[in-house]
Amino acid sequence: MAQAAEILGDRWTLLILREAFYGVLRYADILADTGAPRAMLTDRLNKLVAAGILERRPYQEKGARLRHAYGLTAKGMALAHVMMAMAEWGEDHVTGKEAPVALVDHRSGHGLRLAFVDPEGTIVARDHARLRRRDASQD
Amino acid sequence: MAQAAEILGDRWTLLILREAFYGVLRYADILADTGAPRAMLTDRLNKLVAAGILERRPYQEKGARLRHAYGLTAKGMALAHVMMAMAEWGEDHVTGKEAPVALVDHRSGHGLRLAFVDPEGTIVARDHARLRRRDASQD
DNA sequence: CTATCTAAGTTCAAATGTCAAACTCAGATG
DNA sequence: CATCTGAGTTTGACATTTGAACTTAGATAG
Repeated sequence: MAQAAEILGDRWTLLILREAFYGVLRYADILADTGAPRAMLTDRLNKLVAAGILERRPYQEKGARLRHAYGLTAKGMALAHVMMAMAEWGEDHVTGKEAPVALVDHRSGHGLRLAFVDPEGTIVARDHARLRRRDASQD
Repeated sequence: MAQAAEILGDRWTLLILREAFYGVLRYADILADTGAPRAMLTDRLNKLVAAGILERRPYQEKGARLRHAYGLTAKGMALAHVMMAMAEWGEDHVTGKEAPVALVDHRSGHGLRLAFVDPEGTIVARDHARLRRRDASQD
């Protein structure tokens, strides 16, 4: 967790990642949506690229020069659970209202939520979960 | 997510919450484990209390004066998914090694992981998940 | 009663990080 | 050649963070 905290423990970084998950990939768009100062955005994008979470993807529009978009790598995609967990917590415990987008199963169209599951695929209520030491003789 | 980012988007805050989930509740212990400067720790603990995530619990040990411990409120407990998601991501994509503690079902003892589930309780693979606008006419 | 110990803060000056606004740069277009 | 535009850089004022030293209030020792 400490490593994750090191990387994710920053307001702008989290907002940039939210944009990335929303599919907003261009500097100017992220700038407008997050309201981050330009220098911050540049710095955080570079750090996210260095961390292997985003990657620079060249693209070119008709009559414009070559540009870069910032897309999620596999490592970045793997943050979906973190983003979803934060979004659910924000909805349930801070704003009380729904976010403008929801996560759905692309085949059934059903809304999705996060849950703890055991190795057999059974869902376990959050309050049945306990921390246990891995080397664990006793608690 | 923006509200969650506002509160959680801070390195020390995340480390303090990790401690809280590990059951480390005292100023001096959190100080030692996180390595935070004292002023930071005081400030962040106050902010977490103000945000309703932690609460001050008075306690007294034999032959010592009354003290406070910082315990998770229900709102704080609800961050379990966020913490678990970050821990899993850190393990799987940053350190590559297991954290010293794991989450288990307190009755079966089985290790737990996070997963997306649909309203029927079926587990859905992460790459089947898609974002959809809530008002959604089309994508 | 005075001295000492400890947990939990406060205070401080120096180092670092953040901000908004102005500036740069390079290719497209007129 | 002049202008536009997206993506940065630079700048200098301002705020936050840091580690070390200081404070405070009860407990206990002499």
